[in-house]
Amino acid sequence: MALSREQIVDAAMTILRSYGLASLSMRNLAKNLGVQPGALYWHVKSKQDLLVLLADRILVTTPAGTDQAGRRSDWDDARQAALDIRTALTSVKDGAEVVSVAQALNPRQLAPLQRLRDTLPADLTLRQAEWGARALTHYIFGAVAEEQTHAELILAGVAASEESTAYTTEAFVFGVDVFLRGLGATAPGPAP
Amino acid sequence: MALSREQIVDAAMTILRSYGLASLSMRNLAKNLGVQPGALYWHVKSKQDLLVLLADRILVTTPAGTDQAGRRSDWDDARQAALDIRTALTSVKDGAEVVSVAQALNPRQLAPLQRLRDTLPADLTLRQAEWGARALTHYIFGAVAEEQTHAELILAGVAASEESTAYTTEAFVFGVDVFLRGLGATAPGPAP
DNA sequence: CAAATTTATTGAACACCGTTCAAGTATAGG
DNA sequence: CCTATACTTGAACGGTGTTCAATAAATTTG
Repeated sequence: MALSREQIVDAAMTILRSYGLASLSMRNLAKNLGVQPGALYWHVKSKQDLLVLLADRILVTTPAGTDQAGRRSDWDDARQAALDIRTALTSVKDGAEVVSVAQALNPRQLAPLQRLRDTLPADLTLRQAEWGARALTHYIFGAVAEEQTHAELILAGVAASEESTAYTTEAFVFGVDVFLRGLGATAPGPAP
Repeated sequence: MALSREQIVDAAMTILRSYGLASLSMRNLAKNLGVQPGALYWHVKSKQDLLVLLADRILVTTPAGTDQAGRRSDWDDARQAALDIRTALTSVKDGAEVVSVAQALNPRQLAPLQRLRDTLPADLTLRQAEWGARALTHYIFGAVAEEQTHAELILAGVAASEESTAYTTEAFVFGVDVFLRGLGATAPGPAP
């Protein structure tokens, strides 16, 4: 059967899950598909292109807007969105880095990030909600990327494990809560 | 005269400032020093090693602990520390990315980040200060990296410029303020 | 001063990487 | 069957970080 974009993304996802971003070369990917590297470029414009597709896949596992029947649950919804994004990122090795790179190179709006922004505005300016969502996004990506890199360094025996994963989750939600609390105490206009 | 580590870092810094991280290859660096690539490896363990040295250099331009004579100025000090770090990062092309990578691969405490943490504890738990500083660091790196990548994409004619740099500064301090405000409203123990 | 030793550099190679492209091979439509 | 489109190969281009024997320069020692 002929190769397809879906197949390529599937195989790339498998490599990512098993061996991480460092092992995801076009050559290795081609080998896994029993195909010459050049063949990939008929289905995919570039590796960056592929990374964007992977980023979508990774974030798609996030539960979409779960706000049912007008029930707009204030800040908890944003909190949950942040946790969902983290879960999605953590489900794939180097997930945070892949999404970060894709986001940086192709700065279009990824769906779950939009949701994050949409959960925010209670009494916030549009600009505040925008900036707030962006800031929170930066925190999430940075925190999860550090988690994952750290975990891989431990696996490689380079670093020692100090804190359990339970603590890293606690640290993560601490950061989210700090941020949301700060956003909640935002008066229109610069604070003192 | 014989080559030295300092010389290498200097030349690397020059390349970084002028052309960015993508142009900073060991081969190009060697060419700039009128030397064969292998020669670099007598003075520097690896490229990662070099990046760590560069990260130090970049952050060193930050004004060190300016707290004079016991005057411990609450949150403004942390705010200023964040702005100083941003200034340092912005002074070099891809500065945020270089520091991020160095920090991820060699997760020792970079001086200005320690300062950031030290400015925080007013009535915070040690763990809260630690986590808070880390979270704020993630935000700073993410935000500045996006600024810089975006700026380069515009320079390359790939993206259009929408907001002025004044706005990006405003957005940055907005994020910092949100975060510090949230940290200020932190009661000892998990929030509701 | 000369010999031995340490320090520093070269030149070449190794094993990769993303990407392109002419030339082929399938696969379908008329 | 034949042509036109869809796909794949094989090979190359121009890079990358890194290693290492051999060699040159500088420094210490006899």
